[in-house]
Amino acid sequence: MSEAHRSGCPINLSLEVIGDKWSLLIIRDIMFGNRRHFRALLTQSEEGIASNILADRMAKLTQQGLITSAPDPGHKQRVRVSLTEPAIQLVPVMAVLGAWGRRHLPVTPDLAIRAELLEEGGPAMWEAFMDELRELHLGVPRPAGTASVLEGLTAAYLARKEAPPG
Amino acid sequence: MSEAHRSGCPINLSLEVIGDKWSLLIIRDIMFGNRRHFRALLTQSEEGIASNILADRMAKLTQQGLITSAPDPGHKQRVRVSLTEPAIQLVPVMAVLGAWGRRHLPVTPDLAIRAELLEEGGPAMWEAFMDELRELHLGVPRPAGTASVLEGLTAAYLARKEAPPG
DNA sequence: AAAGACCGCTTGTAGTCTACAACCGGTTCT
DNA sequence: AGAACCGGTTGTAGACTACAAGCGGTCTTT
Repeated sequence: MSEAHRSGCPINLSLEVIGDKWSLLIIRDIMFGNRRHFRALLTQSEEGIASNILADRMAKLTQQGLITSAPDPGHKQRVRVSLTEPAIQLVPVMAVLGAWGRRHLPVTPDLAIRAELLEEGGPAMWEAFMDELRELHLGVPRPAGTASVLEGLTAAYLARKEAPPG
Repeated sequence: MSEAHRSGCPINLSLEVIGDKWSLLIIRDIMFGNRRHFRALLTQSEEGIASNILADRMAKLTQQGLITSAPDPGHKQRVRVSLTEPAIQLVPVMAVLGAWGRRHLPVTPDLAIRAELLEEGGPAMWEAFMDELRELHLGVPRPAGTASVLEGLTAAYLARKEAPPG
């Protein structure tokens, strides 16, 4: 079940965890889209992931300690997935990778707005976002009086989707 | 030959380019190890890439505009590969991904030193490193009087490999 | 209480990608 | 002249991916 690592290089080990075409997209949807169960991830995915791939990746991400699952109170068969602290710390990776893609690849404007805001916001915004994710996924209350980064990102996305900037 | 993109999301597009287990390692070896031709990448790879995979990835990276090839003057059959500007701008991705791996995965100390120094150095060091890469790969002279980041990283790696810190 | 939608998956099938080893003609080094 | 090196290619087997269909059970709607 467990294979030996190809090397102890940090970049290689990171790629062994998230070096495929789907894992990071699943984390992205949980993180930015607040999709918290299987069906939401399956049907609301921009890219259209297949159910067996999603099941496989969720199992691997669970085994690698990036997500956890718990029964959803009030809905017996629904399972609620949460990000773990290591997954939450992928926020800077998302920000930097999104910034790179936005600069060099044919992104669509509405989907790029989140990357744009995250890049502009810099590490301070990333930290605030991570605190918010810790509240949503780990139950750790965040400092009072701070605005919601997630709501800001989502509002900007919806606004641009409705009325693209001139 | 060219397929449609799954979506215009920056993260998805980035994954379509470097979302596999080998592409980023090849760029890493060119970038940090200064491997400039096929055989060097093949035989000096920490992870042991297969020749057909390396050939395939180099073709794809070339087609995606991340590397270029030119005949090596003075060695008729040797081909010299260079990073392009988009690939050089992957330095922050390498830094952030390496930092994440170092924090959460079982890295080996000697291979982790580069990630450690890059994280400590922050964006200022990344920019200096990128200038250095522009000199090595694009022929753009870098500001005089600046120390070589690459030499610093390599020296630190070799030092730790010889005599691990107590 | 019955009907239908929704829940997290699993199965089957076909196609693509990956890994490993052997090998190629030509070039360079000793 | 012989050996090592150059950038790859070929063959084969196995793993992974994509797509569609379907499973028993649960919840919502009527």
